[in-house]
Amino acid sequence: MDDLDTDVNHLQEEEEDDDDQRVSEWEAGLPNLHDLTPLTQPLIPHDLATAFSISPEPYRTILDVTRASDNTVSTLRCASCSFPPSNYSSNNAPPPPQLLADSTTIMLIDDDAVADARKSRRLDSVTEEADSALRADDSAEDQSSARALKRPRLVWTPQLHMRFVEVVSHLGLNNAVPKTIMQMMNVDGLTRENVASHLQKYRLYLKRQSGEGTVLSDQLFSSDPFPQHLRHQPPQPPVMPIGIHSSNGQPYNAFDSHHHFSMMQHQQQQRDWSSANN
DNA sequence: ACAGGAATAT
DNA sequence: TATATTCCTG
Repeated sequence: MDDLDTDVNHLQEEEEDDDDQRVSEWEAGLPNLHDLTPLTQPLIPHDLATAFSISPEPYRTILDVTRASDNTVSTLRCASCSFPPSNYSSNNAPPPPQLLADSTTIMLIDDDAVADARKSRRLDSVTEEADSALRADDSAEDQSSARALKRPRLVWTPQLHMRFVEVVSHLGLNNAVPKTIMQMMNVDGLTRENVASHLQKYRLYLKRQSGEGTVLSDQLFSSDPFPQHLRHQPPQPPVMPIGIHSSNGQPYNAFDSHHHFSMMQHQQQQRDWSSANN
């Protein structure tokens, strides 16, 4: 009997090891963040889809992905547990019709989370359009008191910043003003103020760069009046990776660091271009 | 009134 | 520090 027991245990351990290894391999084989773009860029622009009566259903938000991922992980982790995935165990949750205030929402920093448990507005990492249905989340139990609910602080994720840089470079610094940038970025929930604030910092960064002798791309100063008709169409394919080559043969410019990066590098990158003071 | 941008606040 | 808000200007 003991023999059998140990045999079984042994076998299980082996299986677990094998699983762990396979998981590791699987994880290692996962694409990097910057290799994955489809989610943030709808294959069919919303307007077009609407015009052709294509169901907007296929749109998925980063939220959906995150939740699905969490569920998967939870399910796997709790394979032997009796608990359902944590997402649904919080309260006697009514089956979320479409979208619920999801604590797993990423890319958000809710300043008031501590003081106030209100889940209010949601901003996802990058483009998320055609989600009028999805964004019906907020008022779940919107505190009647505060009619003016605060938006959570926007976090300029690498993706968002990339989009920002793309648009700015496309417009040229002369035409790159908050409103236009905001429109061309076409990121749901992104406000002019968000962009203005970011732009201010970005300009400081550019100033510092030029002060340090870095030659900036000519494209930055080109004055392409922005096309009004593109207003509802984000610069679909990343509009132009500027700065890989500069006109005077400079091997790099200030934007090189933004062409691609992983999450791991994010903080470093942030430090690189953010601290424009001193 | 509106938008941009620097200054300032959180 | 990063982002938001205020304040002034055109």
